[in-house]
Amino acid sequence: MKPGVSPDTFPPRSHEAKRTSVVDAAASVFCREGYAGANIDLIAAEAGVSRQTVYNHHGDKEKLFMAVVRDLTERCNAGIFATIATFPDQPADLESDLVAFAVRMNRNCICNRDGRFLRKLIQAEGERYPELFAEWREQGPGRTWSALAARFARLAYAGHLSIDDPDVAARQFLALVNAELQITFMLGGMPTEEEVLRSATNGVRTFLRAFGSRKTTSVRQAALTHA
Amino acid sequence: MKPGVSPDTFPPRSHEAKRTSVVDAAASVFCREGYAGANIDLIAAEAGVSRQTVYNHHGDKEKLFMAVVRDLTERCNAGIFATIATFPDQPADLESDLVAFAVRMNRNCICNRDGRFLRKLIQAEGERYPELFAEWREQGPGRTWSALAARFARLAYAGHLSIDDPDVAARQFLALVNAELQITFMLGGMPTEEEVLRSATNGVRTFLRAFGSRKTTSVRQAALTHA
DNA sequence: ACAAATTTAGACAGGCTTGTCCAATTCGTC
DNA sequence: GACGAATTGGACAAGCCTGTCTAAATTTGT
Repeated sequence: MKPGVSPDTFPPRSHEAKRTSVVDAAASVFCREGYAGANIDLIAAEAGVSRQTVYNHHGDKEKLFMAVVRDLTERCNAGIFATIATFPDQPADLESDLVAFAVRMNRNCICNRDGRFLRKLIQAEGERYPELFAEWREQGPGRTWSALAARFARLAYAGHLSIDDPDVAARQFLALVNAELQITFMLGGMPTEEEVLRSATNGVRTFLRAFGSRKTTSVRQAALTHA
Repeated sequence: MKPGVSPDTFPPRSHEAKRTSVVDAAASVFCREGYAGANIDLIAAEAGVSRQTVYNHHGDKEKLFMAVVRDLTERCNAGIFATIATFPDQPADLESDLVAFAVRMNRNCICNRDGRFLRKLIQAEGERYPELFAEWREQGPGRTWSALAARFARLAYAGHLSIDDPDVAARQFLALVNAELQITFMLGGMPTEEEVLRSATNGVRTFLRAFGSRKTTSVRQAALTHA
C-alpha cells in the first residue's frame, strides 16, 4: 500500500483486520473494567485472537491503551465534522432543521459506540495521561466548538438568529440539546431515540426563545403572548 | 464496648475518627486509580492507619467501596439541598441573584471535593453497581430537579419568569450555567472561581433571554434592541 | 493504675496478571 | 504444492494484591 516494488509492503489482509479487531475489543474492555481492571487475556478472547498476537501488535498494555484512545479520537472527530457539515445554513424551517441537526449530532457522534467509549475513557483515565488527552481536547472540542460557532455566526449574519457571542451560543446550544441526557451519559447508558428527540426539541425551543431573531420566531411570539 | 449498662453505646472517640479518615482516603484513591487499581495498602497509608484497621472497620474492598459511595452521596445531597434553600424566591435583581445562586451551587456542591469524587465514581463504576447508583439517582438528581423546578415555578407564578414546563426549565438552567465547564468536569479538573462566574453569567443571561418575563428583562430588551 | 479492647507491623498463602519464550500449526502467496 | 510469515496455545517466571493470622504495643475507660 505504501510505496514498494512489489505488492507486499503491507502484511496479509487479516493482519490489519486482526489489529482493528484487537483495538475494538480493547476499547470495550477498557471501558467496562477500567485500565487497571482490563485483562489482556479477556481482550484477546473478545477479539478472537491469542494473547501473543495482542503483544505482537501493540507491545504492551499501555501502548495498546494509547492506540485505543487515538483510534477513538480520530473516528469521533471524523464523525463530528461530517455531521457539522450538515448544519442547516439555509434553513427552511429553522426550528425543525436545528432539531434534526441536534438529533444527528447525538445519534452519530455522542451516543454511538465510539462516542460513549471515548467519553468514558477520558473521564476515567484523563488525569493519568495528560498529554494524550490534551491532544484530544485541542483536536476535538476545541475545533468542534469553533466550527459550530462559525455556522451559528453565519445564521446570525443572515438574520435568522440574534447572537452576541457565537462561541458562547455554540456551547450553550450543545448544553441545551443534551440537557435531559446528562444522567444517562453519566451512567454510561444509551438514551433511546425518543429521549434524544425530546431533549433536542426542548433544547432548541429554549435556544430559539433566547437567540431567535424576531422575523422567524413564531414559537417565541407565542410564548411571549402567552406570558 | 458493644452493649453495656453505662454510657458507652458508641465506640471511643478516635475509633470513629479513624473510620471517617479511612473513608476519606478511600474516596481519594478509588477516584485516582479506579476500583480495580485502588490498593488497600495505599488507602491505609493515606489514612494514616494500618492495613488491618481498614479490614477491621470495613470487612473487604467491596464493602469499603460501598461505604465510600454512600458517604459521598449523603454529604453531596445535604449540600445541594442546603444550597437550594438559598434560592432567590424574592429577587431584588433577578439576574445577579440567579448568577450568585448558580455560583453557590457550583462552589458548594458540584466543584468541591465530594462532588468531583462522587461524579467520577458514578461515571467509572456506575454500571458495576446498578442498585447502588439507582439509589443515588433517585435521592440525588431526581429530588434536586424537583426541588429546583418548584422554585422556578414559584418565580414564574410571581411574574418574574415566563415558563411553560418548570421541570424542563430547571434542567436547562443547570445545563446552561455549567455549559462552559463541561470539559473541565470531564477531565476531573477543578474550574477556577473566574471560570465558574463567567459560565454562570453567560448561562443566566441566556436563561433570562429565553424565560424572562417582560417586566424584569432589561438585559433582554438591550439585546433585542441591539439586534 | 489496671484490664479490656483496639491498633500495629510483619509474615504469609493463594490467586491473578503481565510479559516472554517456544514448538507446532495455520494462513497467504507464489 | 511449497515456502515463509504470522498465529496459536501453553508453559513459565516475576510481581503484585487481597485477605488472614499472630504477637507485641498502644490506647481507653474506670
